[in-house]
Amino acid sequence: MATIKDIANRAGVAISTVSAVINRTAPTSADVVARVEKAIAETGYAPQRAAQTLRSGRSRLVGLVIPDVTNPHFATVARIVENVCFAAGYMTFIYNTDEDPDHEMKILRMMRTQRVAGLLLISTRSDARHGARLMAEINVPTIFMGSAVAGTPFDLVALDDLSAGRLAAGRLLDLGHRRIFFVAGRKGVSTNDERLEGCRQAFADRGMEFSDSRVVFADFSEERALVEARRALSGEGRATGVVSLSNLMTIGVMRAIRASGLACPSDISVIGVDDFEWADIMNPPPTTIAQPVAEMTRLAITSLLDQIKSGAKPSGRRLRFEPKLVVRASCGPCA
Amino acid sequence: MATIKDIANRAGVAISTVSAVINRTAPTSADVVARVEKAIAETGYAPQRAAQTLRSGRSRLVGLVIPDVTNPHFATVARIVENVCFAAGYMTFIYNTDEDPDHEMKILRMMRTQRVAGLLLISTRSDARHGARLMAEINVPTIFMGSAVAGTPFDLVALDDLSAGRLAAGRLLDLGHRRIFFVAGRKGVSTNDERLEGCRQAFADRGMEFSDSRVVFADFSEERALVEARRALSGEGRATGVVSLSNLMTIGVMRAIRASGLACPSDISVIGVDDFEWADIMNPPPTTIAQPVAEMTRLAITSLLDQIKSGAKPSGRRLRFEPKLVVRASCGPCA
DNA sequence: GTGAAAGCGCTAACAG
DNA sequence: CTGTTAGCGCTTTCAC
Repeated sequence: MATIKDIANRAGVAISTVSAVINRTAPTSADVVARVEKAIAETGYAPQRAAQTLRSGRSRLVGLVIPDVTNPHFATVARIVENVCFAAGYMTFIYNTDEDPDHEMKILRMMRTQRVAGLLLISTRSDARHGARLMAEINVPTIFMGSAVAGTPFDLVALDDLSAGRLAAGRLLDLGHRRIFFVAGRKGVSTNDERLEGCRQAFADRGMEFSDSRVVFADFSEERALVEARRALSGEGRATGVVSLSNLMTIGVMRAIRASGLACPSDISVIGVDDFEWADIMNPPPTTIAQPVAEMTRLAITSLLDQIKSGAKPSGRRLRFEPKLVVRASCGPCA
Repeated sequence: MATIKDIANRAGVAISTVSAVINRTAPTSADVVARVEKAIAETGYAPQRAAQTLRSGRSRLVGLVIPDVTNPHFATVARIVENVCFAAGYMTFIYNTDEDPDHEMKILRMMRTQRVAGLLLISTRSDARHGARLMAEINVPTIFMGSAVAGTPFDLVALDDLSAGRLAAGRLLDLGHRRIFFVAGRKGVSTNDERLEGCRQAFADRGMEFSDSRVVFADFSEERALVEARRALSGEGRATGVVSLSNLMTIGVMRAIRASGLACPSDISVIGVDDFEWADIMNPPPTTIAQPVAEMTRLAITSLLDQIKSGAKPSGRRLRFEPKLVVRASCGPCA
């Protein structure tokens, strides 16, 4: 591979001049620029990032840590982050935690090794102990997406999860459902806890009693949701409505309903937080609580790049976006 | 941030000893190892990759270039590559081309700047001109996935696309369909061309005539497939069966059918290449030609890592995997 | 404007 | 088994 020295020799200029041309970091004569660019084109020279990073102390790398890119919601996030970073001259490392805090820490360690300039983090837990582990590993500008983490100073960009839960449960209540079953994610993740609290509030708003015995935790997993929902859908006094607190779990619930031989919405209604790109070819098209993913992600990544550039301290702001009810066919009045 | 020098001072050893301990590159006494590890733990030291890369000339980075991670098929590929690379001590850069060759070249340029040790590439075109551009930009071990590129020496790991097309079209023919409509991807991509040729062969196998006028090209895009299919589904002599050559286009076709008010499979049958994770809650559950994605991806990435380690020349092998017909509800006998 | 030179943090060769 | 040292390719002063 050609080095900057080769380019300097070829163009008949000093190394520093080549650097100046490449980075537009100092004024250079048109003639010199032309000669340097010619040499670069002829040799196929590409500056070596490792050397730039080492010398300058800036990596032009951003880390995105998400639960699972196989989940369409996070895939969308990944695409937007990639695009915005690309436009800003940053490269992106995208890593999946699978909701495992230990793996999250390993990923953060790799990010640190790479000296990423900033992190966009959908963390696996929200408690202070996890926050402490995070603080021990993170020393760059960071923004949380989706879930908050206690004991950290970083900004949060997230859905108004309380409203989301309230909207979801409220919808079923308003349709006359009383025996409602909740497929939650995991205790100790703010996304889950707040959405669930929103469900409670929907009951309280209407002067009704919320029963914790109707809540199961499925770790945001489709498989676990399927298993839990199958159990809840059998036997006497089964639920007439199900609230699922995230998209994959909604899929699991829908599968469980099919497997149980029940008809949706005539036998049972389902509403899920998180919308689906292909809702109209699902059976039935699900009623959902949608979040403005693109808008949220764009805000998060541009804020992060701003913080990287400005070196500003995180303000600990919590930016919340309004969820929206999308009515489709999976919810009907209680029989 | 602490440096290797800080660790050496703290542990009371030479920096080369610290390096030896970290990389297990030379035998070290248990006592020294303990002291070094203590110092590392106390300072939270993480070696700086940029320096390691610069000095050693090895980046421990792999690039994965795919069309779009928002497509579940490629998201699955991404996860497997990430996992295998992680286990092997490599980090992964994942980038999306959106099927745009110019953007593909920009991505490859970035990969080169990063001095990735190897590339897994689902390229955007298969012609020799594109191959030449690729050869000018790539100077590391590379493996193609899915689509081949002429004029390149790299190995290919792919589906037997000819069989896939043959199976798909054959299925509809065997169900008695004669007016079959083909939603293809893009000419000049081997994935598309070979699947389409397979469709032709299915007709030839049965002594029937294949009509090119029944083929539309939708660039592997859901939107374009929707538009094209709507047109084909209206008017006299409309098709009784549709073959879609990739997953997103199958979605587009299914949407078009719903929008046209037709019933599937009673009015029209649909078969698509590529399977769906959530087929059983789709409406109707689609009959598809499935590929062994996980197996293919694992072979591709392990081969790549092998080539990186061994420095072996690419053999230009073309490893093909057998497609499998998955019968569901979207295909019925011709009325 | 352009050029010379120091040094980022690490690895690897080699001497002890 | 441990310590010294050169230098990877680049950026960044600082003279000129």
